Amino acid sequence: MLRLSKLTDYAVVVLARLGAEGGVQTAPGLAAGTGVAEPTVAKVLKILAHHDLVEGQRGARGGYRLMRPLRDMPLSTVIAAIEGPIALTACVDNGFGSCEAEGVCAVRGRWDPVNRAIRDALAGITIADLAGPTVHASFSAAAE
Amino acid sequence: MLRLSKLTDYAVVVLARLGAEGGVQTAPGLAAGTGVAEPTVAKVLKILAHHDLVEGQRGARGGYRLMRPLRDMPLSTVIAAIEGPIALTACVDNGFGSCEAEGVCAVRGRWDPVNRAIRDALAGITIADLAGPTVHASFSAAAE
DNA sequence: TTATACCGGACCGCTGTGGTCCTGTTTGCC
DNA sequence: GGCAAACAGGACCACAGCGGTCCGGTATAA
Ligand code: FES
Ligand code: FES
Repeated sequence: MLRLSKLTDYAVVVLARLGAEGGVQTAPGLAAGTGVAEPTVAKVLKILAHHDLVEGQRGARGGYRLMRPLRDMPLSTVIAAIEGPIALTACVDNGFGSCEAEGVCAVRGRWDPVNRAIRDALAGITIADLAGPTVHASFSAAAE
Repeated sequence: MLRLSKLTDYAVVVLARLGAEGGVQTAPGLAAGTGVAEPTVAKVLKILAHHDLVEGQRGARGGYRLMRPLRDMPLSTVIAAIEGPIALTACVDNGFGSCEAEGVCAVRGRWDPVNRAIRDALAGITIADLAGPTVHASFSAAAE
């Protein structure tokens, strides 16, 4: 089905919400705002923080803050953050020795253009595009 | 990782081989030619036959035959055959009621352009492209 | 000092996938 | 007419990955 993980979907939702609200938002707050279970939201945020898409501020009155406006955040980045590198095949881009049939394999390495095509398609769409006109707040609008 | 199933990979390999050899090939023969385990090849072929990409001929001297030249077989078709419809999100294209958060969800239905982009990218590449110059035989070359 | 909220990880049930196998059924050939 | 080859259509199981939850630790503001 070529489906990407639910976590990624949640990530987009959370990011969209974060962008719409602006400023610093707490995980429980975002959970309430998006309707996603709170532990899950926390997990997503943690992952995103790891990849410098959001920044966590600890302590009371803490929360998460976007590190980039949503329009500068291509979808591919988010996917890569949560799902890992974008590569369609098991016999990955330049990884040799992964498949035992690579000697006789006719399509050895030929997946690269496909990967590239997908990656480009994903890089051309920002979270702002996904969030759509819902983003009426804060610095995203100010930047416009 | 946005990875597609190994079966799909095998399908492409088998199809490439089938196109390279031309005519009717048996599953064991293709297994030997590709280096993929024979039961797996059989499984793949059966699925492909179900979707009218190849045609199975039963009985002794039977085998499988391509129903279309590889250059008329976009990658999206093969993927769709093996993995099912191409849709990235859990909250699928027009499927409502699947997600409990769809009321508050900010990106409700916004994945469609992404899906479309992916689908287009995948439709623009044929198996012949993946098989590359290896396709030197039969009617694929004759069509050229 | 205390409450809040992030941080880092461990943990488990479930689904889907990869892979094998077995029982028909069809068809060509001896 | 009988036999072997090869497809058809399942059932079947082991495994990995994912979704989702929870807990102990730490930083920080009131
Ligand atoms: S299938 Fe593994 S190298 Fe081609
Ligand atoms: S996450 Fe399910 S409707 Fe948006």
